Amino acid sequence: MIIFGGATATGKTKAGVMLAKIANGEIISADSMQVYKHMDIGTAKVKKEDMDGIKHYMIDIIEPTDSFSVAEYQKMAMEIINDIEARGKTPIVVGGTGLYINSLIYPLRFGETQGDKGLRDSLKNELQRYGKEYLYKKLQRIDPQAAENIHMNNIKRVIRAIEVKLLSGKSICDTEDLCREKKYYKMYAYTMDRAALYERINTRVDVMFKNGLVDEVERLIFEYKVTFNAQSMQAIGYKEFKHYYSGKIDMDELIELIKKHSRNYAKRQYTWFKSYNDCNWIEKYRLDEQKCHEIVKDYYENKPKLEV
RNA sequence: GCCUUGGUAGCUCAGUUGGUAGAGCAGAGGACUGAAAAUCCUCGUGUCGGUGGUUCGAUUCCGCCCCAAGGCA
Repeated sequence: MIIFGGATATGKTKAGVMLAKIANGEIISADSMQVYKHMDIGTAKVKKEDMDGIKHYMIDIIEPTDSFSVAEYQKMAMEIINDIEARGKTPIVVGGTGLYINSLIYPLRFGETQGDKGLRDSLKNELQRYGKEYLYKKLQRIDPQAAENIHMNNIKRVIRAIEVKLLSGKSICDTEDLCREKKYYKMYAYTMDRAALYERINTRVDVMFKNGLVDEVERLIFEYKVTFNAQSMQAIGYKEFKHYYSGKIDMDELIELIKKHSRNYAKRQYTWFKSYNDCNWIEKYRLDEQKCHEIVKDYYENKPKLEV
């Protein structure tokens, strides 16, 4: 597959479509929030008319009241990718959720220990009652190797590590060795000047509000009965409304907060993509048809001939 | 014109009973294996408004000046 990543507001969507047209490809989104229906404006989802006839997958696949996980993503997306290849087309993965991309690059890594809501809740309970030191000590006791790799304050990861150990008997670290198989891919990502990116993000958020973000959020809450506890409502551009509705912040502060969170997020995405040694960085506005042809050519020239 | 309260890191503010200062946010870097747009880690020298004085030593005390907010005329 060809992977096109990068930070938000960097122009991945357009790039993906351009690439897909030249590569005779279809697009698989790698975005943890665009999977949700009815969340279009705030997640900057591709519009029908911008798809330009290119098929897009992994968008609008679940209700905003549902929860979702990387493992499910991996399973569904891998099937789609294999199908696209079987039909002689080029799978093009476009998105900014690094973990989701990882799940495609290291195909075996997910799939053993499911998340267990009851266990998580009871661990959270212990956290509330006895504090994070207690939870962390518990992890140290049952899985010292994991404890070494996870910071005590990183509660979500501490809980997951305990969960994996308790449910499977294995360390969350063990899975790493099982999963060395790599799928063939070429990765690209946009870079651009940080200050310029932040400017783009700011104006994009303004545009979202002009395009009716407020209405979209209200529809989610009143029509689709989504609460702020929902996983989908962790999304930037949505979760901040909680503070607006409770009166803690006004509209201007809401907008500024969303901009800030988006900027912070973009920075984290950069960190993630920088950690891929095989990521090819493309200067923003440097991707044209010529370059797309080069990418596709390079992809097929290096692709292993023997595919199972 | 007088009185009061402020002027400390890009922003909001702590603090120093006189020994040149520290949090949050921003910003930068990093981690990440079934919640990931989540979660977490690391990084703080700035004429402490200006200027004179007291002092071994002042951002801290005193005088004057400048700026801001409020009050009284």
